[in-house]
Amino acid sequence: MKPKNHIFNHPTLQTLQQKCNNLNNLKQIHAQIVTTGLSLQTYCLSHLINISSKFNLTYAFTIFNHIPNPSIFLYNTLISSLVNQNNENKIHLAFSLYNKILTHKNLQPNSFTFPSLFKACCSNPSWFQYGLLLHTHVLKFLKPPFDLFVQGSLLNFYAKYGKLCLCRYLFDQIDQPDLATWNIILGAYANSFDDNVFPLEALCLFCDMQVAKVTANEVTIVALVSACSSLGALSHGFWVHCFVLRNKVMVNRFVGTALVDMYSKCGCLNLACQVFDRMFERDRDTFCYNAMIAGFAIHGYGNRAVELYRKMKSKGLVPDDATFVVTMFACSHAGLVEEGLEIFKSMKEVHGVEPKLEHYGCLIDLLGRAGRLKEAENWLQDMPMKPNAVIWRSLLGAARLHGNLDMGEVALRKLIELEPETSGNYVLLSNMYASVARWNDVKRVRMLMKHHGVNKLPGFSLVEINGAMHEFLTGDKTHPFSKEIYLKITEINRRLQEYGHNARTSEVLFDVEEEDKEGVLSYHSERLAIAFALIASPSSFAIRIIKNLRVCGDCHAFTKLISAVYGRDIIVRDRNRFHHFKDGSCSCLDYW
DNA sequence: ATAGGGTTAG
Repeated sequence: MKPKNHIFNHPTLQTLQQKCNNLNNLKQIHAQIVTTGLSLQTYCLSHLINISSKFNLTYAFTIFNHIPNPSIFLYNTLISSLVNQNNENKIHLAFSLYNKILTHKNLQPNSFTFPSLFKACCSNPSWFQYGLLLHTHVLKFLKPPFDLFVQGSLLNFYAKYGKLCLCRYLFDQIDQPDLATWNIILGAYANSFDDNVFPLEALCLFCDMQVAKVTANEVTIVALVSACSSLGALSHGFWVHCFVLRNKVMVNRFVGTALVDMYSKCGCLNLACQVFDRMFERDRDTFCYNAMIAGFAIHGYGNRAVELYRKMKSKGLVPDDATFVVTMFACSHAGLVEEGLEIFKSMKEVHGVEPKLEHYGCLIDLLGRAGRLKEAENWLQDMPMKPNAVIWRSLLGAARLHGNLDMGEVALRKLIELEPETSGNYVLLSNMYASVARWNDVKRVRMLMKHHGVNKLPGFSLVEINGAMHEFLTGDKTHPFSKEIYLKITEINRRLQEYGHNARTSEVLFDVEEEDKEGVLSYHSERLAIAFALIASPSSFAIRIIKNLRVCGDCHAFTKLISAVYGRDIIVRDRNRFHHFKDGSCSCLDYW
């Protein structure tokens, strides 16, 4: 039998390789490899490139460049270590290596090549186009079924750029998603803040995950907790916290920070503090302190926020952009003007951090709220970048608060320039005129609104939906806190208006084709349509959903369940067919 | 034999 020329079979190399962490060691190993003739072997060099790329990339490249025909393994090794350096130039290099693979006549990218490249595409929007291109290459070079790493990195790529429907479509095609894949899709839904329905879907998906018997880990929990946080769903968040305790999930820095954030945003400062205090000291990093300081800030405890900010610095933690934002936010809402000013000045003088737009925003808000309007205006004029709408709005707010009409008018003019369609801007000024009984001016502002074609949308409040709602959305009948679930009614109103909700006949026309802007359909559109309809017209007899295209996935089970739980008839028109759901069963009628 | 995807704050 032929002896294997395995690097681990070579005693000297083995020992050297294990403790190799500097250039000298590396050179020794390299020399050994050359003298023993092992340098003709891809396997051995791959190891060497892998080791050296971790602390000396130049050396790794030198080795690589001396290899006459590097194998795809070597390319993959180098590409992944370049991507993991997290640096624009390195990513450029990674893509040029990828180009070399493509132009090489004997090489083809494989399933190990794509995951790191998709990861690279997430780091900067300018790489988005490359990601799309890579997707076409996946289809060109790989044979389905694609492996979970490729699919996962693809999902993550689309999720990062907000292509949620597409993401779901791809997810639904994955045969047996593993833990990381579930975590990607959960995280994608949990972090879609522009639509409250998506975090809710994350909770639904978690149930599907449990049905699939995939065991949750810390990453899963973080996604769930942040979903609850953006929903304002305290009881669900608490349930997740209980899940953590019951299932012995680690409260690591990520989980801890997510819990602190969730409890803060859901109005439970007490619990936020408890979680924070019980975390391991080593886990309390800058992120974690930021979340806790933000918690104090939201609840109006300016002094406690500043105190914690000082404590954080005394622990040797380095404040970042967000630290300054949340601490100054706390100061401005608690009237701690001097403290806030001091922190702003210390950014540059003590921490060597150049204030960004949002920091100027905090500063102007701080001074404005305290009535120091002239100073606020001066800062606004002197700031090194162009003030955005947020800053002008905070000046407008301050002007209104302190009755400075002239400044309010200036700010409004700027605001209308920047965002002519936001009704709130007009309303602020109109209210300001109204407060000093300048009714002609009030009229003028209203006319201006009309002129710009702006309508005031109705205000919103939180709606409580009962436990059954939760139950059929999540399939979780054992949920101890299924009494309440919150959704913003604005969103529902907006959609209902868009889709022609008719209060008298209690029908909801929900055009699925319109809903999926990606051109890919997923069944959650229909689930959501039904949920909207129920929330919006709790006493209606029937719900009618109209779909123009076939929907992927099985909605029927879900719809049957709703018809049973709510005792309602649901009629779904699917192109040329009617589905009639009643008492948990479905009958289908062709309608021509 | 060697290379690959997922987690936190405003």
